[in-house]
Amino acid sequence: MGRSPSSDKNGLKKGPWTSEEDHKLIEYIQVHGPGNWRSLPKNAGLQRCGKSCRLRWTNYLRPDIKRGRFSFEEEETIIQLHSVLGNKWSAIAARLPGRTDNEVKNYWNTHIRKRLLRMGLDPVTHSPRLDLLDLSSLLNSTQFNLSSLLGLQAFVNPQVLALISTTLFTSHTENPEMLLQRQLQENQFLNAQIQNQEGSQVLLQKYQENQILNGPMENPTPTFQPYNQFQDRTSEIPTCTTSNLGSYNLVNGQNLQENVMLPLQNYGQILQENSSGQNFSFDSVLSTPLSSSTEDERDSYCSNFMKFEIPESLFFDDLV
DNA sequence: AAATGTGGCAACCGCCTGCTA
DNA sequence: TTAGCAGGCGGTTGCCACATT
Repeated sequence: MGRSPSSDKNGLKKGPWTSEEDHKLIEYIQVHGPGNWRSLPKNAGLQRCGKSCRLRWTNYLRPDIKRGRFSFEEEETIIQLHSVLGNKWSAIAARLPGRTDNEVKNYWNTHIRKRLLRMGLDPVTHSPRLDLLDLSSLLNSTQFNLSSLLGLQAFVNPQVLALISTTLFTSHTENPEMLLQRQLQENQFLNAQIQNQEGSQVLLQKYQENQILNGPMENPTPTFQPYNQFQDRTSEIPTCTTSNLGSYNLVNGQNLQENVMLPLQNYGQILQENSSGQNFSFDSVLSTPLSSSTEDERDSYCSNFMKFEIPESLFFDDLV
């Protein structure tokens, strides 16, 4: 594993660590404790730079490191925290006991990122990849075609549709009140994404079906990049373990349910009140058990994650 | 069985921040 | 105020193991 043994210009060894080097490092730290990494290699009899020693210790040799495959709960925690924190691997790792930032980062890049992409989610924003949809033609049409928008409802999450419609509409008729309304809706949509990052698999599936039926869409252009509004809240999120996942506090003593699910439920209610009156339920989301294990099973579970009812008719005028 | 491709991950690199003199 | 240093962090590299052809 890693790189081939080599030395830098100062004669310090680079590349994979040998068991002998590991032993020296562990022995030294057991006696003197970690820290003062610059002088440590010399004192420990290692031909390594201090930085290399620190990385070896923090990423591999530390006794509290948990090795092995990430559990489903850990994976979900990483996804949730990443949706809030972004690529703050150390902050994410700090909330996963026994995991290092390097390990979390590697796991994200090799497993989770690909999974999100496969589900039609942007791994950076955790939002549905609307570039997969032919929204550019909608935006570029000189005469806004409502029927084409309604045609999309067959496979677009109502939240996405509502957000698109408000974005489109306010580009023509922006006023402070509507702007506020739009920002509120965007916040609610993003909150929903935190809870339902994987939900757009249904969206992607419908898109793929549409591709099969109608042929490939032309000029897929990124049209929507929601801003992650929860940056710099690292200190507000407590350590998350598998046992407290369901109720950890986010802000000011409010729990996840209040912060995420309430806006989400409100948004469902908005849709319900303004659409044809059909129910829009998140019950299935809340009641779905976390019991899958394999990657395919997880995908399957995630597809169920967003199986709430989509209103059969969605009135554009009422939405805005 | 050999060649080639791909995924996983340990380790490195370079930048940034905070501390201290 | 500023320069130097140590440590931390995120991005990237490159080797090994395994899968596929």
